[in-house]
Amino acid sequence: MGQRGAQLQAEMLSIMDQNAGPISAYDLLEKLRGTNTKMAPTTVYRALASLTEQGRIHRLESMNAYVPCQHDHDHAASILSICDDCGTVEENVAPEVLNQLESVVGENGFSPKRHVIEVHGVCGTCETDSQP
Amino acid sequence: MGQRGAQLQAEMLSIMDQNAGPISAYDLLEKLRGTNTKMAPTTVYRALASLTEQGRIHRLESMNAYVPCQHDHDHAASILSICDDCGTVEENVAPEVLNQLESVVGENGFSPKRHVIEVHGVCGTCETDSQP
DNA sequence: TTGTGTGATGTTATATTATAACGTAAGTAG
DNA sequence: CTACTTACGTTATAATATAACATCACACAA
Repeated sequence: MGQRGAQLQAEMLSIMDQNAGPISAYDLLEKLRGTNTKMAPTTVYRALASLTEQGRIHRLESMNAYVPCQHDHDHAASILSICDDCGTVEENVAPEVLNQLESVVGENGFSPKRHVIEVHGVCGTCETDSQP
Repeated sequence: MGQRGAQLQAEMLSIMDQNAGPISAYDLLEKLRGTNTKMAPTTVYRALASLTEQGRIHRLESMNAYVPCQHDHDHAASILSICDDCGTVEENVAPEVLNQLESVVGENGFSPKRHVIEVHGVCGTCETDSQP
C-alpha cells in the first residue's frame, strides 16, 4: 500500500519547498504520482488538511493553493503577501495587526477563531525590475 | 434573450439581500432560475465579477461565496467577520488596520493592490446564546 | 503469535466551483 | 439604418473538493 502519514507529508513538504510559489492540490498530486502512480485526490487532500492543522503549510484561500509555512510552528495568524507577477509568497507575523483586527471585529462581541489575511500585489523585486 | 446587465445585477443583489448569509454562485443560479429557466453559470459568474468590480458585493475567498457590500461604495478594503455558527457576515472598514498591514507587507518593497481580510469565529449573538 | 483496535490509504463516484470558446442578440451612437 | 460594443446564450470542459465505504498497516496487548 501507499506511504504512511508522516512519510507522505514529508514528501509533500519537500515538493512544496522545491516549488517556487504556491502549488495547487492537483499539481501536487501530479508530482506525487511520479513516485506513486495510484495516488488519489482524497489522499492528497487528507494530508494537506493534516499539514494545515499542524501549521506546517498554509492554504491561500484566494488562490486555492498551498505554501509551506515560513515561521516554524508559529501559531499566531500570519499575513501572506502574494506577488501577482512572479508568484512568490512572503509570510509575516505581526501581533499588532492581529490585535487591532481583533479589537475591530470584537466590537460587537465577535470572537475570532481563524484569520485569513492575504495581500495581493507586486513584490519589491518585480517592482524594481519593471522600472525603465 | 435574457435580461440586460443592470437588471440582472439588481435581481441578484435583491436575492442576496434577502438571503441570511453568504450565498454560493450556484445557489444564486438556482434562485435566478425561478425567473429565467435557461440561465447558465457563465452568466452568473460574469455578473458577479461585474458587481465585485463595482464594489457592490464581496467575495468570501475562504468560502467561495458572496455577500452584498454593507458600506456603499467604500473603496477601502473591508474586514469581513464570518460567524461559523449562524453564517452571518459583518463588514468593517478600519483604515488603521490597513495602514499597519501595508507597513508590514511593505517592509520589503511589496506594493499591495488587493486585500483579503476574513475572520472566522462566533458572533456576539451566538456566543451569548450558547451560555447556560 | 495472534487478535484487535485505530487511523491511514485505496477506490469509486460524485459534488462543487469556475472558465473557455464562439456565436447571437440587444441596446447605443452616429 | 448601420456599425459598434457589450451582454448574453450555449456547449463543453477544467479545476477544486468531498462522500462513502472497503482494505490495509502498524502498534499494542493478551
